[in-house]
Amino acid sequence: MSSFQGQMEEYPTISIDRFDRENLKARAYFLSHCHKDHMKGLRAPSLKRRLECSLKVFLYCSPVTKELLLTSPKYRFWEKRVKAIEIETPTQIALVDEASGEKEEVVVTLLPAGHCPGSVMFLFQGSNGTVLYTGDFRLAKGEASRMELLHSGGRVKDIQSVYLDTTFCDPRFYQIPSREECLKGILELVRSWITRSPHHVVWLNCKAAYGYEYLFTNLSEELGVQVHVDKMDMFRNMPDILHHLTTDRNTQVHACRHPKAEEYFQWNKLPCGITSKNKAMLHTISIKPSTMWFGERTRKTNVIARTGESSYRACFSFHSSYSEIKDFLSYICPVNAYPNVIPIGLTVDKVMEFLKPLCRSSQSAEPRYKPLGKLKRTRTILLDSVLEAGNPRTKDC
DNA sequence: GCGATCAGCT
DNA sequence: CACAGCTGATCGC
Repeated sequence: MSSFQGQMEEYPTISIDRFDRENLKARAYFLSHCHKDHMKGLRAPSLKRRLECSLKVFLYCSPVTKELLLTSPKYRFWEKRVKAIEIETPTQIALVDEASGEKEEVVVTLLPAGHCPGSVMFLFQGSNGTVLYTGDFRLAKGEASRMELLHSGGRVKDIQSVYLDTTFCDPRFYQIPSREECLKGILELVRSWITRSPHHVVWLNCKAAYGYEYLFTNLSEELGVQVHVDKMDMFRNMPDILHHLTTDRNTQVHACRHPKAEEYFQWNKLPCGITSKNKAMLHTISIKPSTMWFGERTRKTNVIARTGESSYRACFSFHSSYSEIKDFLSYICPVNAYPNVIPIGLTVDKVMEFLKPLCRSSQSAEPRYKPLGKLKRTRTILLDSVLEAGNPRTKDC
């Protein structure tokens, strides 16, 4: 759960993913993805009033997030005030104070965050330096190094601060099986069940949130079976998702939901209400996607766990693991990193302790003693930083 | 009637 | 296995 309060030190006149309290005064709003815990205040009467009298205030987000947001009637009043920004397209935005006329320009770039459809990170460049707000993200090891717009002149940009998704920033969550491993595990479980007979069906027990779509599309693609869902109008303009979904209950893979779904399932009933096909009872298993993690040295076990006669848990994560966070942040090597989330059982100070060694300042002072094996590399590091004109970044990052 | 908050549940 | 959000109770306007 994000505890980011909406504002960044460097650019306090913009608000991201929070729309209450201090954020009511923002000159521009940003939404990283369409999850409710990042939309606090976004439909409150106070912000609605602000919008009516401040006609130059806009909400910026990705095209997909705009589509998902405006599909909900509760947020449709934003229609004339949302500006979609293309992914990976640096875009200049004027931050104007409507009372004083004071103006500041920033360039924002949206980078894919891999959290849910439309989810992005925001890279801001302006007079107070370059900062990165990650929103919620899941990026595999090495993905930051493959993002062109994080780079300039062949090296990573000089980033002052990163506002980071630290959901799993705890060595306890050292590794989480990759998206591909998890997908393959679920795919083979579903395949092994539904190929037994046309009466064998699977219920994917997913939460009410965006983020499972790539699971549905991959299963559908691989198995040639559309996934039953309750609603799909939000995807009406996203054919790559839409074509893999159906509201026709006559399919072997279901991701429909109902408040009493667990109770239904015990009575061999799917959330959409069906129990049989052509008068023959269905044979049903449930698969609950949930996060599974492993310590640095603990043996990785199966990405599928059987939890009952007909029930399974399957590994699935919307967020980067500790090692993925380390890889990301140490590659960016900012001056500062601030946690957007405090994992349960940890404190702000503890999370900062984990982030500090991955940032720049901690690398500048050479330790008094170094293992002999590292001495040679130190020389090349010093040379690198001399060659990096005007950039005080130290290259152990 | 609506919103904010919290407990409980998943 | 810990994310995200729903439901329902309660309180205040």
